[in-house]
Amino acid sequence: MATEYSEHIESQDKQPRTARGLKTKRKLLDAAALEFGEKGFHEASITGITQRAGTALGSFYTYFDSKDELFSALVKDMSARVKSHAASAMTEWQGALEREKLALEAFMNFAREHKEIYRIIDESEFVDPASYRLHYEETAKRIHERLEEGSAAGDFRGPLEEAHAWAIMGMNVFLGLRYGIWSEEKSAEEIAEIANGILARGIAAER
Amino acid sequence: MATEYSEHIESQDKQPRTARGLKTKRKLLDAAALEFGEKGFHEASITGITQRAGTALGSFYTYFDSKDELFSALVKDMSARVKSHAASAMTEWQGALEREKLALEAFMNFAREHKEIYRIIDESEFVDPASYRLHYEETAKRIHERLEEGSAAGDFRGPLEEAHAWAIMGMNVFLGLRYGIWSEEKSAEEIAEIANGILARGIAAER
DNA sequence: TTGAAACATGAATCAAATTTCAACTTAGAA
DNA sequence: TTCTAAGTTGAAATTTGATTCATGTTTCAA
Repeated sequence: MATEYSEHIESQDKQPRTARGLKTKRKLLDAAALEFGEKGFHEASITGITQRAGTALGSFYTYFDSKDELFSALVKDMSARVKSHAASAMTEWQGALEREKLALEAFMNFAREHKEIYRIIDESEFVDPASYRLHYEETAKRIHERLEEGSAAGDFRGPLEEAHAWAIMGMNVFLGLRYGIWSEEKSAEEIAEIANGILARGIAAER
Repeated sequence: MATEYSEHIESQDKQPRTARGLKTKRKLLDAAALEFGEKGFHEASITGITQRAGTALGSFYTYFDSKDELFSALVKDMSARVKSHAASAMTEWQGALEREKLALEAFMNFAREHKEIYRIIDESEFVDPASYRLHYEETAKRIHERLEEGSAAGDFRGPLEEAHAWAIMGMNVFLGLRYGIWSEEKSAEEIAEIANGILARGIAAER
């Protein structure tokens, strides 16, 4: 029973207790991000990860309970990174519309520089659905908050619902895939400008 | 050599030659759509598929070379189905804007009725990337054509680029996931109206 | 300096599917 | 009716990797 409980409170026993252990765990995490990003969850192997990390196969299990648990940890980490990167790009802005443009531009650049992160988060839809859902629900919530702020400031019309946030998020994600991951034929700024045009005035002809 | 060649021209040898064979292949295809849709590619098993289909395990290999090949065939089939469903929903429309609304509404309803199709196409990003890419590139192309028609008709402003099509597609896909697959708290019409509002006038405050 | 806890190692174990195959049954053309 | 190709069957062979574990090494507090 005691054992069962301690297992539930999530492997404190797996935390490194020395500088050496910390370093090894870090190496494994970095190697895993590469391996998963390159091959996807199922093609990736623990062997591949430990080889990249330069450790023995068994060392993996010193720090992680399973391949799934590692992936899950990674998704949460990546999700936080995307969030913080976007946040730090949205410090200087004049209006709510410009803020959205900066958000997309930051996301596009981030996707380009960290294609593996994009892939890991995307694949979590099938490997760790709860994390996937959490990632997008939280992202949508943040967008929605910005929209409401924009409405209050008189930059956006109101009321803007959660669905508006999801629409914008979808736009951003697909543009990130097409023009960030698949090809870089256009600059992030160019793409962000196009999306911003839709938010600013839609695509209907002038009345 | 001869063998190698005939393998390359894609398993003509696997085509059923009698009514019985056709029926069995159909059963396998339908069972596979269910199994993959419910469990995802990797959790799904050939055993599970043949059990659902009510055939012997070995029969699977009478019609398909491998699990991957089957999945691939399925993705192409589903992709075509989504396309044709959307097309048949866009027959009666007054203006280009309304046509887009109908397209989204049809997609949402289709996703709700065939959640397994949505999942299979989505998962193809990792199982059969080429098909995934093809599916979205073709979809974007069709949207782009509609946009250009709309511009020519004076309903839309111009020029509208490929990126505009990707933005709209992303919007639709994410709204489909959130309000079609994850929950049906709002009607497809309601969601389509919100998205259409963005296309019609953006989200900026009136000038 | 030393002993116990941490950490590292990789061969061996285990589990889970996919895929093969040889024997058997059915369909349908001649 | 008969004969052959097509189709069916499921146990067995294979494959593939995750996970375990007993043994050896390193760290670091006392």
